[in-house]
Amino acid sequence: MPRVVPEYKEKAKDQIVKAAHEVFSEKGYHDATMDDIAERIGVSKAALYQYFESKEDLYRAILISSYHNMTYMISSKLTGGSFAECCQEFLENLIKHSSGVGLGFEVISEASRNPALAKVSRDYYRETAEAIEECLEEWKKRGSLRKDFDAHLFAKGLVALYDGMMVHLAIGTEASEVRKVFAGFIEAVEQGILRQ
Amino acid sequence: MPRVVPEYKEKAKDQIVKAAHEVFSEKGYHDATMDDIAERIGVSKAALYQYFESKEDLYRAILISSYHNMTYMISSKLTGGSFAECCQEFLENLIKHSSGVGLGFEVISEASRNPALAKVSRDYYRETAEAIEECLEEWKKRGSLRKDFDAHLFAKGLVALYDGMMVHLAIGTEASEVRKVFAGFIEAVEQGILRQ
Amino acid sequence: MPRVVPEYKEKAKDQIVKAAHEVFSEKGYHDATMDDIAERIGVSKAALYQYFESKEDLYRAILISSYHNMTYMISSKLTGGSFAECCQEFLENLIKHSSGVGLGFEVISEASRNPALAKVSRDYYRETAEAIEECLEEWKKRGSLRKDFDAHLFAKGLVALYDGMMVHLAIGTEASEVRKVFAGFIEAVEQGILRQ
Amino acid sequence: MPRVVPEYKEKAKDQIVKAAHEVFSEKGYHDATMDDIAERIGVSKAALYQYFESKEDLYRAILISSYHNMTYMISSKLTGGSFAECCQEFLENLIKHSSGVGLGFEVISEASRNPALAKVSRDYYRETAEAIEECLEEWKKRGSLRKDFDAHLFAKGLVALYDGMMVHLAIGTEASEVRKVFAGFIEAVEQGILRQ
DNA sequence: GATGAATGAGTGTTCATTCAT
DNA sequence: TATGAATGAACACTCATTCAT
Repeated sequence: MPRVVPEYKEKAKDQIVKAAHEVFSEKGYHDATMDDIAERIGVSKAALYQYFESKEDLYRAILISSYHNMTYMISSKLTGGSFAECCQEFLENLIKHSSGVGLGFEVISEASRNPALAKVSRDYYRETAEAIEECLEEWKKRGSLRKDFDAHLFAKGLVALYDGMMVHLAIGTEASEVRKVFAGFIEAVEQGILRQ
Repeated sequence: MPRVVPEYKEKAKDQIVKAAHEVFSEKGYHDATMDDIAERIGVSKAALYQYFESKEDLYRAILISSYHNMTYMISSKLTGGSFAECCQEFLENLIKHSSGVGLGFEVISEASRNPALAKVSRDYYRETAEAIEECLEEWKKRGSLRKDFDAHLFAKGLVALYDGMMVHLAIGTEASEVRKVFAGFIEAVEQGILRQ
Repeated sequence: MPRVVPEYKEKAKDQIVKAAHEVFSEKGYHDATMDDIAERIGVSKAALYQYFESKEDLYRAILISSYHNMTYMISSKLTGGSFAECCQEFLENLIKHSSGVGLGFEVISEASRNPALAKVSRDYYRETAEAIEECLEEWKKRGSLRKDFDAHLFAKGLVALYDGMMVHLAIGTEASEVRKVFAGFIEAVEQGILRQ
Repeated sequence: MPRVVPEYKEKAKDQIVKAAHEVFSEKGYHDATMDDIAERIGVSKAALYQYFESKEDLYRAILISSYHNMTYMISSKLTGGSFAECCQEFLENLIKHSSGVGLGFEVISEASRNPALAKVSRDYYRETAEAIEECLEEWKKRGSLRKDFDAHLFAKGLVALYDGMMVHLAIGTEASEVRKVFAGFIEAVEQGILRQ
């Protein structure tokens, strides 16, 4: 492919983003060096600066790409199945992509000090919650869920629950254990836990 | 206070840990310098090294102290009140200490690459979940909660939910919003969300 | 010279080694800083690290280069002339290069605590002594030296004597005085000092 | 012993000098810390400063003490026996005290950059050479050595030869090997090496 | 477009020395 | 006299970034 076409530039950028994602995941933002990333693609450090202005810029690109992937994954997966099945299927997706959790929490940590980053994250969370909310409403309509709980708040809570599961994965809890905990919790939620 | 008494050394260490906690929270581990920490207490950087072997050592001390504080807080707060009240009260405590969330997620991120750190975190999570589990069993016994759900798994799920709330706080979601989401979710859990 | 050719890298290394040799000689290993060395060539400290991994690495390179130079000098100078002339000529060479003696004895000192360094030094001494031994054998053959003394041991002793002369130079004894002492001693050796 | 008497101060100084000599010998001047020395005597670092103004001051004290010991040793040992015996006996003394050679050459190295230190060393060397010279004259008088060689120059050369032997010891040459080399060289000197 | 070389700014850590007790 | 605590001044080493080729 001729190097001059813009398509080439995009391909190159993607390749860098992919390598950078790996390296940042493995070492963390600060311990990963531009040299590490360049080396992974077999290219010189200076080459990276032809596509990204700075290390931070590259980092941002990774976030955006990650969020895109996530959003795509979510929207494509929240389809048929019961509430519990759907929840569990979504968890499986998280587990499958759990190699990048470290990076994710690093972003959260950074976001707590960086308002711009925090906003990006909030937007992503909102989108995700909205997608879930729609599903919930759908189920309500279909009659498989009660109508008298707040789907909006519940969707946000569900997102939080997933985040908590990611924390468990990040600190090395076995996937099987995570699955069990999640299933148990969801079951309780379905049943209600209060004595009736 | 005379500098010779051993008490002094402890006080000094505590003071450093406190200052370091602040600085690390504000800037993150990597961007916080030993100079920053020293400056905050008005001592020289070298003084820090009389109490801690390295930056990392100091960081570890902060974690341990944080976990101690948390554990103490948990055990002292899980007392009277209904399930929902208790949950909400606990959330209030998290919100009150939410200035340190960034630091917390940095640790999670680090733990995903550092098995030793991961173990420490898992141990802390287990302890927390156990404390909650005991409370749940207590409520079961008292009759305010159903007996047919798995308190062990549910406790762990609850911990995860709290982590998720912390994520929301970390990315700048308003405390009031977090309260609402949490309350809404817990209410749904109490009622059960399935159509019955 | 274009910076891309490999030759450039060699030249650059040589230049650094030369500058480092000077600086280490003037200030001693510990008091010489990487900044001192960099400044002498007019480059940044960081540039040095593109060619040498550490201060110690650079130091080793100097040693090797020094030993090479010495060995070359020795082998090329031990040619014609009588025994005494040859010895004296060799001394002249040492005097000519005596600006680096301080560095030399620093190495000896270090070698007394560092077995690896000691081995390197011993190897160098052995080579030197062997070169001298060959010369002695040559003179024996030619008939200008007696055949009944141990050329092997004598060569090693001669090396030691030269080291002793270096000590004199190091502590500031005038070169002229060193020459006289050496000449006097060699003369005595030639004659034998025992009453016969 | 009451601490106020000056004698106590002397004892304390001696103890420090001894410990410092050991530590400097083991680690070298720069790598030995005041803490190391203090720890060896079981005393606080600050205590050292009550007896010596600085690390350098302490170092100087060691030198002086070493030179005293050496001078004492020399003068007491150059007694009876033939020339060769005497030379060999002196060598034995050097070997016996060879643990401190590293320190010795460090001083030589330092002296090459420090005129004051160089002068101290030269004075010591002169004294030593003079002591040897006297012995040589004595032997001349007694008739065991020829009268027609320059005892003054020869004495200085002999000192240099001993220094060379120390170098061998410093770089880890076996004592037995050093003895052989020395003996071989001295024998050659006695006989003269020129064909006659 | 790509790279090897160069750098400036920074940072953790050490240590001789001082000082209050 | 002795010491634990404190510090200032260094210094080796790193790395994101720039630039000449």
